[in-house]
Amino acid sequence: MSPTPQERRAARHQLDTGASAPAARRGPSGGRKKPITVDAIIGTAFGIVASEGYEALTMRRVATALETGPSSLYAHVVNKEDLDELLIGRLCAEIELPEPDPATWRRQIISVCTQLRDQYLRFPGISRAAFAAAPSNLDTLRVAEGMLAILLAGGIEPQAAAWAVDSLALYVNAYSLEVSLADRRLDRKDDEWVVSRDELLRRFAALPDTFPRTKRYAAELTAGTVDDRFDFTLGLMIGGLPGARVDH
Amino acid sequence: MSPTPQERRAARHQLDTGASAPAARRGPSGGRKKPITVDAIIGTAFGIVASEGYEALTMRRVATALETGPSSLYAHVVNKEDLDELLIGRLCAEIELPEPDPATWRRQIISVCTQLRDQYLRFPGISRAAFAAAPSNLDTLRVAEGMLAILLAGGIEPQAAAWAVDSLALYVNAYSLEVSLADRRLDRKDDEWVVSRDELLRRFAALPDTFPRTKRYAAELTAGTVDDRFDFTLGLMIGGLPGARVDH
DNA sequence: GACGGACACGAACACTGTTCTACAGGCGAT
DNA sequence: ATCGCCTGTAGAACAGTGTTCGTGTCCGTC
Repeated sequence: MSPTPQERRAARHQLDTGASAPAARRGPSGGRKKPITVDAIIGTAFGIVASEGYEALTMRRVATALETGPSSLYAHVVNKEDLDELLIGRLCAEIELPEPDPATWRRQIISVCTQLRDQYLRFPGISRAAFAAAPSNLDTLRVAEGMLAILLAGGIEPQAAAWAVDSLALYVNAYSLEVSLADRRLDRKDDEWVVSRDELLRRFAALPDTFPRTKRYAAELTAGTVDDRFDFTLGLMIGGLPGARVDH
Repeated sequence: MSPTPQERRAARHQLDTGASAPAARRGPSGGRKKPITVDAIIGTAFGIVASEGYEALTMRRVATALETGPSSLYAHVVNKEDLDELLIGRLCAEIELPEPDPATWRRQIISVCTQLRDQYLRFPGISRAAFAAAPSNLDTLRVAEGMLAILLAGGIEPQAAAWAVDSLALYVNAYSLEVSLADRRLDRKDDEWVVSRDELLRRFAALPDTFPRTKRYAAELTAGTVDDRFDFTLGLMIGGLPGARVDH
């Protein structure tokens, strides 16, 4: 049989929940034009998140987009949490992992992080789901393995490399979530609430004298694009790793 | 008059929304034992989060704890989002900011970050609210000012210091959220789903050969307490800052 | 042809944040 | 003292949410 959603999830986490007797897959119900599949669910879910943000991702929303009721989804997906995990998994599967090269390892690790960031930002707010994803998911584990390989090729000490993978992934998640939330705030037409750079500078200037450095360095605090800050922080975390080889 | 919740929020963000004529505070309705105040709301909200986690923080939950209906809260609080911001503000207000000392600036900045982490972890999941908090909140700005002051005292170049404050705060938030979520997963009695260190090691060992480094360095990947990883990452971010003075 | 199993689905439950409406009571002005 | 206002307190309701139950309906196999 086609495995139950629970079994699918267990497989994703490399858990064998006793032998499940597989049987022949039945054909789809004849009445429907398209049968509901996990892939179809994931696909429409991505569509919703891409166009309306993660907050709009609802079981009912997915169901009606598939022209059915909410309960129909639970035959293919354990949970909303499970759906989230599937999305993160699919997203991680898109990441290209380069063959570790000791000469260009810095560029390589930055490339992976940037890919992750771009994927997260393409689906605003989805990084919130990435936080909840268990570390045993095979797709996320694949990315972690790839990052670990690059760092090790760069000569980083194993312990530092292992922890750095975690830290980098966590930071990329957090960065993407923050940017997504900030963008969302901009969209909602709380017009006098939006914070453009000029507005922020003006507000910093208006602060009381209890904030001397913030006022003094308002330019620095608001300088740079969000991408600049991303690169800066990545450089910080990568630069300090013990054992790093120099690259050309 | 006592300002409307909207005005309170605006004041928190240093926004003057036109002159609001203050008037005498009316006494509370006689029938009630304790009148509902913003402080009372914040207090019970913290109590709920501390004992049951951020997910349990509900308008109705707060209201019933105050022996009233949900709508009564909206006279003191604009939103749930607003309540979240109030919690984060109160939490940041508890942070002790040392007088910047060029000799011990590293210890100082780590101390501030650790205080933040401990506050976040005392109220599991609340760091999720910290992500959404606008950067113009006065309480969070106070902490940022304090951190900036310490970094500048350490000789860090202003641009790097400004960006580093953001990065550090973001990482502390993310770290706290991740730990909170992991703890919550442990609590829910998905018994065969929990991931102790031994279980994680066993699962890494069972991975297919597509994950050679993960299997080889499973010990390193699972090594150390969560606090060890926190200190490690902070060290990474602080160590790489340009212009840093050496301390004894 | 009849059985069984997998799938789809409508209805319902227990929640959530938020708003509308009415109601109480103390203050200021008449 | 009496009137009205205005603030703070609530009850009820609305539009959502995730999830489950029971029923139906079709397919492939016996």
